Amino acid sequence: MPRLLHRRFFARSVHAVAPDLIGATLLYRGAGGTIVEVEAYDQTDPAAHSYRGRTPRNAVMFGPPGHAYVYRSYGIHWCLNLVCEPAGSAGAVLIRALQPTTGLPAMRRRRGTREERLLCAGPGRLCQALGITGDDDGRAFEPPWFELRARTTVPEVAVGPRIGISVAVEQPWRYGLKGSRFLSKPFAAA
DNA sequence: TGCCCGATTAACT
DNA sequence: GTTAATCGGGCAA
Repeated sequence: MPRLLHRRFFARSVHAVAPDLIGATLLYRGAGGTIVEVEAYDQTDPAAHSYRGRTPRNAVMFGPPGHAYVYRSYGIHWCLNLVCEPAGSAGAVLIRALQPTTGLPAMRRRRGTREERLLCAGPGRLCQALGITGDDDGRAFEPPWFELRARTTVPEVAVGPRIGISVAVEQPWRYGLKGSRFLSKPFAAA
């Protein structure tokens, strides 16, 4: 069984952690899969929620690394982030897509679809499939709620601009498993 | 207090 | 390709 990722893994720059998460396994209460898409946000980034300083919503981003920052998007969806870097630097990695491997029936039930490709393809879908909500904001990325296991081989990682933002759009801080069919959107061909 | 808009998704045309 | 759904955060007044 691959080792659990621990504090030392999270306590680095989001730009180091984000690509290293591709291929890792994320489980939440017995459901989840392989991480195939993430995006990095650091405090100096105008697209980051932490950019304008600490507020009640983003407070977890300013706390210790290795915790979940969960926020509501468009008043409808939940999005899951992993807080990184030394405490106070307010960086986080948005988990955007998984290749489902575990707990498929529960995920299908929560999503209301049998289509495996779309179960966890996108930050909102992923949280719906796993049952992640605002209650998980601030929760540690470790058992019993979360389980994050290291990858056992180094995958080919694709890089490109982030999705759905209106500032800093040129920064290539989206990372994905090259060729995966479980991405929220394909990466441009190299 | 009021207004605008978003780290999205699904259902349209 | 376009748009509604839906609501809290952030900023102007």
